[in-house]
Amino acid sequence: MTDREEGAGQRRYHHGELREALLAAAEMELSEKGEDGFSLRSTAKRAGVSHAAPAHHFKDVTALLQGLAQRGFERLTATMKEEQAEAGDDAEALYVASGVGYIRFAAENPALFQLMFGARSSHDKPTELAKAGDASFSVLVNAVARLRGADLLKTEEGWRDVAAAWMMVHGYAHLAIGGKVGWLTGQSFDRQRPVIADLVRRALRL
Amino acid sequence: MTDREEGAGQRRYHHGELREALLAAAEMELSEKGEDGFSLRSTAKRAGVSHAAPAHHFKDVTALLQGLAQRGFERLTATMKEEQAEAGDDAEALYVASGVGYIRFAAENPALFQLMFGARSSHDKPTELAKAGDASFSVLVNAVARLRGADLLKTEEGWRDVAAAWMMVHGYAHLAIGGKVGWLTGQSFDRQRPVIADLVRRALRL
DNA sequence: AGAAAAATCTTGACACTGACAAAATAGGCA
DNA sequence: TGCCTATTTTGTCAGTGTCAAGATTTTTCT
Repeated sequence: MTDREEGAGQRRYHHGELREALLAAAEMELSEKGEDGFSLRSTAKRAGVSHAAPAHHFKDVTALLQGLAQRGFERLTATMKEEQAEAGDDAEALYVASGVGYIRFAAENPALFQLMFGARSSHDKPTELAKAGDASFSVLVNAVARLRGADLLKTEEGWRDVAAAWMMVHGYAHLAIGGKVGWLTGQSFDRQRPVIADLVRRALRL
Repeated sequence: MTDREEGAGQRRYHHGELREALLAAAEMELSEKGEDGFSLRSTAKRAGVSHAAPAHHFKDVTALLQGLAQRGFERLTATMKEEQAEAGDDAEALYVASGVGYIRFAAENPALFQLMFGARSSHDKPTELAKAGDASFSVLVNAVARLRGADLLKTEEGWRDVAAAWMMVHGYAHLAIGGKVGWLTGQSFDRQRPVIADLVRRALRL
């Protein structure tokens, strides 16, 4: 079966990578039409299959969107680490970079970000989605821990620090997506960076 | 025509306050079934009219939800002012109370809050909705202005202060609704108050 | 008052959606 | 080879939002 697995991607869809293709198509549909206006059928059509094909890979449209949200968290984690990598070794710079990455991801993937924190993804069991979300959270926690001590999450104060940091970046991200802070987000992202740095520092009173 | 306007609420087939009745029914539908699962037809049924009746009062389902969001902002404003009224005269206490009110409203009306900041309500023209949103924003701005000076919004620093405050409370509210901070929101709201106060103060480095 | 006009509500239709069942197709394995 | 299972298609169903047309009530005009 290791045959032409690199062929010119023709229509041999029967045994293919439909699951991946569906997720890719779904993300395009999502960013083009938003969460309202998203349609399972038109996602299937974009992937080149019939309207009932997705059922064998995702039991629901909700399951498909949760799969998308999971990948979103994975990419959010990657974006935060990417910013960290360009920030050097200073603990405070690493912390700021985490927040900048969080916000940059949201700005670059607004519809996906809204999906990740929307009603369809909320308070669920220990799914893959929850794990991916925890992984993103950990990036922030670790950055704060480098500033405040490794046993950060042992104390109420520590939880409060992490919560403050998360809430600040999340508030920025969500309000920016909603167009509520146009005086800020009208600028290019690089011009927002110093402002974000200031705001993120406030969360820990730095 | 001032006849039996107080009758036992029977089916007199024009019924005069359909717009209000639809908004009330829509809010119940929203909080019971969430934004997904919300249906114009079942809202109409709950209000006791046919499926096409709402069209004369709201051109769209979007228009209906925007009307609901507008009322949400009005009540958000009221909740913030309510908390302020119980906070006395101290400027810092007033500021904290604004944030507490913001978060309490979100906790008490999660689905409505998500609607107010969701995609359907975003970046629109100078509608009634936008005005109601600005009014809520002004409560926060005024509270910050009492701490930082009346010409707050003349300076970049001032905008940054307001943004920081808004982002912090908004982040709290949104993450709490999403069930992401269960260690906090598992408590009764009165037990959250001191934590909220701390977090809100951080935004202004108080 | 009575008739004309406007506003409101109902019925009916249309295209679209998500989900399900049954048939068709392809691949893996004996 | 031939069965078996996984995958995909076709067909169907109830439910949705919106539009058009008809029915009914309220308002306005003379």
